[in-house]
Amino acid sequence: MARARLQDVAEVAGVSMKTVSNVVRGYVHVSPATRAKVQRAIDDLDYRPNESGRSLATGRTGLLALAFSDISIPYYSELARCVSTLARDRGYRVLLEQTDGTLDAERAIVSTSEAGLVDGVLFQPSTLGSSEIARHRSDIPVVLLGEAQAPVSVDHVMIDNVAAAREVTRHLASLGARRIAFLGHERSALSPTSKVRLAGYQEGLEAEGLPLDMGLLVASDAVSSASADRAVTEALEAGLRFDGLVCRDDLAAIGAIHALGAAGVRVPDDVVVSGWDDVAMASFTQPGLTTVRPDMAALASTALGMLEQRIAGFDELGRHVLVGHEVVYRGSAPENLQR
Amino acid sequence: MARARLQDVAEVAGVSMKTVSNVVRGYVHVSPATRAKVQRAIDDLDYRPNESGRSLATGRTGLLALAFSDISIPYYSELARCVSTLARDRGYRVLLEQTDGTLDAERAIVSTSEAGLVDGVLFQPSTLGSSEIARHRSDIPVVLLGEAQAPVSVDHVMIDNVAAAREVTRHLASLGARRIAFLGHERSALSPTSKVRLAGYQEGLEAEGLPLDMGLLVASDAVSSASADRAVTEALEAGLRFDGLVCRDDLAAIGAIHALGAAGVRVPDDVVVSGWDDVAMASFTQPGLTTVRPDMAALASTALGMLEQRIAGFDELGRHVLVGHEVVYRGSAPENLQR
DNA sequence: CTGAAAGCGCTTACAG
DNA sequence: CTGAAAGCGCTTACAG
Repeated sequence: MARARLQDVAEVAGVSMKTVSNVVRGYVHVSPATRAKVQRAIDDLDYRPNESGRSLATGRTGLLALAFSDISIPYYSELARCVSTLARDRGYRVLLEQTDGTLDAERAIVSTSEAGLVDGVLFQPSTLGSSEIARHRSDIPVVLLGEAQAPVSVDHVMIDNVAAAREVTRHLASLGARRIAFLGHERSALSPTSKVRLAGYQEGLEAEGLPLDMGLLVASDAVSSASADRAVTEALEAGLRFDGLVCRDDLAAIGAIHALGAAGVRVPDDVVVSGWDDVAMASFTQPGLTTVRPDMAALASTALGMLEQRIAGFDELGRHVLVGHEVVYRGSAPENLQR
Repeated sequence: MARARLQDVAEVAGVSMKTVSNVVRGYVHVSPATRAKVQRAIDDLDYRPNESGRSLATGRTGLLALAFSDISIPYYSELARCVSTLARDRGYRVLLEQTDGTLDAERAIVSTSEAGLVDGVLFQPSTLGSSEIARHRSDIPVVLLGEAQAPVSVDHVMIDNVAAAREVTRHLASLGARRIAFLGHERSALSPTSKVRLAGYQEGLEAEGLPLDMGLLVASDAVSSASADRAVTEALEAGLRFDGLVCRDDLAAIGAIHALGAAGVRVPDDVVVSGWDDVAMASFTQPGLTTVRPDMAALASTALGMLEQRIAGFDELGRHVLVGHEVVYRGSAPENLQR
């Protein structure tokens, strides 16, 4: 049996399509008798409105794209959970777009080759520069997430990365660390995320009167615990010594703790370690991870709110919003430490 | 400036809409001269085909729903990464649907109130029973993933959970464990996943001549390391003693290792532990996790292949496919252990 | 190889 | 409160 259309319902109920449409969309000014009659026809025919027809008529799809490098990275999967839940509350569904952090895929996000698929885009770029983002198709609303430099024309939500990095760096220093390394940035072509966190790390060192030693910067091949593990192991084997370690993200910190343990270096006794993101696993390392926790709920809801305004037609300059963060203290760099 | 339509391009290029459509869709039989003329107009007008119009005309959206309880659970985020990547290769994009494992949300997945949004659904139920799934709207193709009992009418891909659970249980026994506990099933209303894995656990005990002791079944409040941690801690405090622990999933195992460590119980010396899923973090626990690794690539590609066939019109009985798995040995229950 | 026209299934002014 | 009709932007037989 072919799928019933709005028109079929109208015929069976003996009313116009407009009336059926009103009932389907829950429009209030329909007489109870008519409504009942229509509802009956809907049930009899097992009618479901066709979204494509509706989208074409309204110009809306109720879909939002959520774009970032890799959903299997815990920060992104936790973000996706948060965004998806909040989006649903606002009547939207979420389309997943993975870029793998490649330039081509990131370009495709901001210069989509088709229209009418999503109403708006939430995008956390990994590599795409501000100027290219600025040239994005202006006809589809975009809100940027994360550390990338954002063009003035585009909305942007992030936490104060420099401040947070300064904070954790100074905290490690306050625990007595004097040779504080940084772990997890790219070997070449620094991501915006690494840039701002390194900047805060440097400021933290300065504030504590510690010298910046480029030899203490330990790069990693990928955003993964395995790469970080390898990087730390190699650094230790090459003779690098440090008593503090600021990690670009929790995955790096998890890899680092593993590598340090394998090398017989004790955390926090020999090295204090901080992470970034406070992913679920940060409570389950041995010891637990001191880490920067972004206010993800605020981040997601702020971004969604701005995106909704853009979809509704708001067309002013980009708004650049900072949401909060806090440092969560666990065993890897306790709030107070007796050495 | 209003968005250009196919018709605008046709007018500018001085050809019919049909010809423009042919060019846009890459149809081969268009003369080079015409193609160039049309392409020029497309570029000049910055034309992008509208997906809603296309969907309405073709009856396809190129969208697949991926539905499961919670994207922040590592197994699901790794699955989403895999499915999303493979789907893209096949020309599909992925819509994320989280059910939180609730009955209502799971019902909504199989009895969608709208049509024409997605071409097909990949669905891993947490609680929905086979009979309700069988009554699903037959007009939208569904392929089931995971352990839920599937109706004969519906395609289904899973690994052999009973065999895998038997295998790890026997492995723990082979290492000398005699009181092998099970961790991570629901306190009430067992999920299908827990059921099959418990069944295999029981078979493994039998095969090893070990008694089934209901007291060794440690339930957890949620699929999370934190709940598992709590459950194990409480069990230990209540005096439960065991020398082997089969965990329903890696999250439970991660929580268990944490709890055992906190209680001064050594893994693997005092207790050998196995997990399930081989999530990325399984290599980074201390010690590393011996765990069941499903062949996720095979799972995803098999499911997508079957879904594509259904979308193309295949309408026979459901196919029920087992994909492979292997046990990955790490420190928590090494391949060979000298006690 | 290309054109003119119908149709996909909705919504929404415009009338009444 | 309800109807008749146009229109959203495509694709696709059907002709030529």
